[in-house]
Amino acid sequence: MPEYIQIKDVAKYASQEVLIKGWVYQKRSSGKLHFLQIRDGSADIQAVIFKNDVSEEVFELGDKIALESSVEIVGVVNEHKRSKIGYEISVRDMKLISDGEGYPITPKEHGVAFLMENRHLWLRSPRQRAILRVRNEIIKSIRDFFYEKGFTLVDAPIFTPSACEGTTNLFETTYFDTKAYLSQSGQLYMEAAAMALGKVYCFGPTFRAEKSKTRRHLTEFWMVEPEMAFCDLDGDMALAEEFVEYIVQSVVAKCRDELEVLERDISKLENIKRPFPRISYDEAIEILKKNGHEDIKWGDDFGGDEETVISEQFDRPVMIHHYPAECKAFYMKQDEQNPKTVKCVDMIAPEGYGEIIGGAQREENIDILLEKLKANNLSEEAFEWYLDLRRYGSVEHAGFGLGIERTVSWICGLHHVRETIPFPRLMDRIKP
RNA sequence: UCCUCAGUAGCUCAAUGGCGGAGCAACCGGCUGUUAACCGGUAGGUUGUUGGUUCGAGUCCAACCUGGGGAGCCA
Repeated sequence: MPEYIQIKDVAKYASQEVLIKGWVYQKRSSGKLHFLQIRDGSADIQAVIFKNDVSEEVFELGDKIALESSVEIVGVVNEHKRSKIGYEISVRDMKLISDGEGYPITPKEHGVAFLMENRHLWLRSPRQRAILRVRNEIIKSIRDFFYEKGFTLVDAPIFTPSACEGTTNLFETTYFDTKAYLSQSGQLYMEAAAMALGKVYCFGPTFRAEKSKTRRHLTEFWMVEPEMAFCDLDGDMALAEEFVEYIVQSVVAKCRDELEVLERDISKLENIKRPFPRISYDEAIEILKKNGHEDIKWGDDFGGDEETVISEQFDRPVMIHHYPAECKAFYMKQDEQNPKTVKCVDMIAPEGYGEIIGGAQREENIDILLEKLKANNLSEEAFEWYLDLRRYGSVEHAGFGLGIERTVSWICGLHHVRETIPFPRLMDRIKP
């Protein structure tokens, strides 16, 4: 039996006989020869079956085989100029492992609803595989970045006793004889961890029971949340832009083939270099007034339309800082110069992809924090442990959260975040 | 939750209120270099559900179900 190899390694076996195992994802026939496109997960290659090279049974199998059947192929690796991988395989023997008869997804067009019903199979298509590979690279670059910067990964809990921010709707679940909620953010726990380890981050799933039906929303999504002790808003913004530059440039360097499959304009990604523009909320309001949003007034939060108008003024992500306090969460630090604003920052991705980062310097003054809790109708009791962080050695600290799916969506140039996660959870969809 | 659009063959879509069709997939046949291959043939239907208007409803009306797009909220 020849050596079992992965398709990505065929170049090392030119002119040799090898064994490959994979799935038939496309087939064409021309009388006395069949062309089977084979996928093994590592790469794709064309297998060619000449009638005279194989037994009658194998040639018959090549003719009848259904798409997405799994097979073992023994053949010789030959150069082939028209092939993307540079080689094709001349089949000597082929064995059916399992029949793919009736596979519902064809190489023709399908609607979104049908593909979502068949998400477990849709993952096999080239486009979906490319997206998952980019997502993988993004996640790897995130972990590398924080590791190199001396951050410690600290996992936040998923069951929580109450809302972190007190604003969004949470998924409620039964926790023995009491209620618990699925976490909407690990941030408060990271603030505790930062007082122990200095620079920390968490990376896990988050849950929001908002009835949002837009291309930017999932009910279950992944978020990475760094938190730094002895850090102010400027330090926070500096980290955020270095972080996003690092992620984008890692993908550009490592995922060229995938970006090509996705027909992404790579030059737009190559351009994502520091420094990113920083504008205040006040400046953002001025931009909006000059660009068709004359009605906007100080104190209004920005919706998708507004974000797009602002992002269109720049060719890289833009950071908007110092929002009105009333738009933002209770824990954000009040600005000393203008107490109506807080030391926060949102990073808006270019090309209309919306907010990918929300962050802030945190309020470390316990008296102001107590007032904010009261103003937001949040119970002091539930936040006792959080207040302890201000009672014992409180320091300036800041952090942010980056949404993985929106980042994948932007970098891949997708229309909807549902394709950025293997099994999306949406308001009206929890299957498959 | 609200606004909006849609639901017809396995898939993508046609069909003026008057005999439900096409392309792809499937199946049968042809082709020694195909790249969404091509050529010929066969089969495939409770038109989302319930009710209503009408001589007659895929088509008009109502409610419901399912899904798409968007808003608010957010990452």
